[in-house]
Amino acid sequence: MTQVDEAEVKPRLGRKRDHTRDPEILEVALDVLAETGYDGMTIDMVATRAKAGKATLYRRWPSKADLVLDAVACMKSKDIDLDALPDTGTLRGDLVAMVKPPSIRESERKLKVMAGIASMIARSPELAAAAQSALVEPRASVNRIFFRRAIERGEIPADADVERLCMIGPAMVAYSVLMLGKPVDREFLVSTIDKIILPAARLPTA
Amino acid sequence: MTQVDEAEVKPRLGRKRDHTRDPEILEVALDVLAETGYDGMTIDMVATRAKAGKATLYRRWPSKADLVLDAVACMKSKDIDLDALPDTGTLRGDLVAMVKPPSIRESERKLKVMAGIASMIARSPELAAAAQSALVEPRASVNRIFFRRAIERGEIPADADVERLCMIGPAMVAYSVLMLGKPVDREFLVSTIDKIILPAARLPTA
DNA sequence: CATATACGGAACTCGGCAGTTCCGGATATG
DNA sequence: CATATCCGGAACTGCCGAGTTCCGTATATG
Repeated sequence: MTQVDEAEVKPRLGRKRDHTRDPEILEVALDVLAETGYDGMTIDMVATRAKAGKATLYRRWPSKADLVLDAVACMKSKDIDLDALPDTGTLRGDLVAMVKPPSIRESERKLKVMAGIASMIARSPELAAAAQSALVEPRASVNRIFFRRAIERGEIPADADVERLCMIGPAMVAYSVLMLGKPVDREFLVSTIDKIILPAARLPTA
Repeated sequence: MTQVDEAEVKPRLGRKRDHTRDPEILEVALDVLAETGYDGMTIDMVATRAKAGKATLYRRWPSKADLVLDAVACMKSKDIDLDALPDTGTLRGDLVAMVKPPSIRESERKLKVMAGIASMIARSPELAAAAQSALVEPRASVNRIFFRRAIERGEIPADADVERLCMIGPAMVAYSVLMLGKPVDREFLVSTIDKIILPAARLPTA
């Protein structure tokens, strides 16, 4: 949903000279994108919902494709603060600590956006790159940190295939949501950690 | 869902009345779908490539959506013959035996089709159901058989979470291809089996 | 051979959306 | 208050693709 500060919804007071409203518009674009997909989304929808004029959007972005590209690229790291990662002392603790409702919701939104642009990714390297660095890389980075820590601790073998292990969580979530149409819940995520990720890391399920 | 026309009472003169070219057209539709996605695909493309008239397609399917739905539904089990599954005597053997170039190619085609319709799945339960039973269920069925056999053999614990285990392979492939844009090869698949699936099943890597 | 029938293909309508233009009004500044 | 600036919104253009119609032709059947 449009997560805009309710405080600013009131009649627009001062007109800003710069592009202050850009983030707001991009958020709306992502919402529409998640709901209708790229082709279903129209510039009018975005403009109307953002209470902006269509011309305003075109003053800022040369085309629909550019708007979407920008929106996807700006989705980066809204949900993850790399400096405030949990450090529980165990791999399982770290992984489970990431299973929080806000994180789950943000993940689902990302997946819906991904579904909305899926058909273009194969034909647009730019969009693919944006999606890669905004949607999949941040999550992988976090996991990489956890697994490296675990290796340093001696908790898992030093020759563990970190890249492969990093994929399991996101892959299972994406598959469940996009392919099976089944939204994930805390239980699914925790048992994925316990039944698959930790065994694959050769760690006994805690 | 290619339902045959009403039984004819009238004399059959002229050309064949059966829709003998349907499968051919549906195959072309799938190709175009995989290449361009649902919205990028036009009826003209399909007609031209199938050397058919656009009118012919509309004589057979009432709309583009129906054509695509039918095409996806008919994708069922082109690649897997449930009666000719390998039975190597070990779980690893069975799983690895499925890693064959034709199977990989068919998987990638299915994933491209999936990507092409991904944005509509959330809004079309019919299409979601078709994709489910034609694209994901067949593969899961095969895996289920392998894991059940392994349990019967006593190779893996009887309380193994078969449903979860079945997902790992497809999930990793889908994630790699759709999200990372990295086509999978035999090495990736085999090491996924050895490093993730078998450990998760509490089997030592063979 | 005669003919009913379906087919390929071309031409057409029609609606929707990307992108453009224009204008009245609100705003900030001096 | 004067004015330069930017915005929201509405009207407009042009294109493209879904769906329709029509016709010449191929073909199986009698």
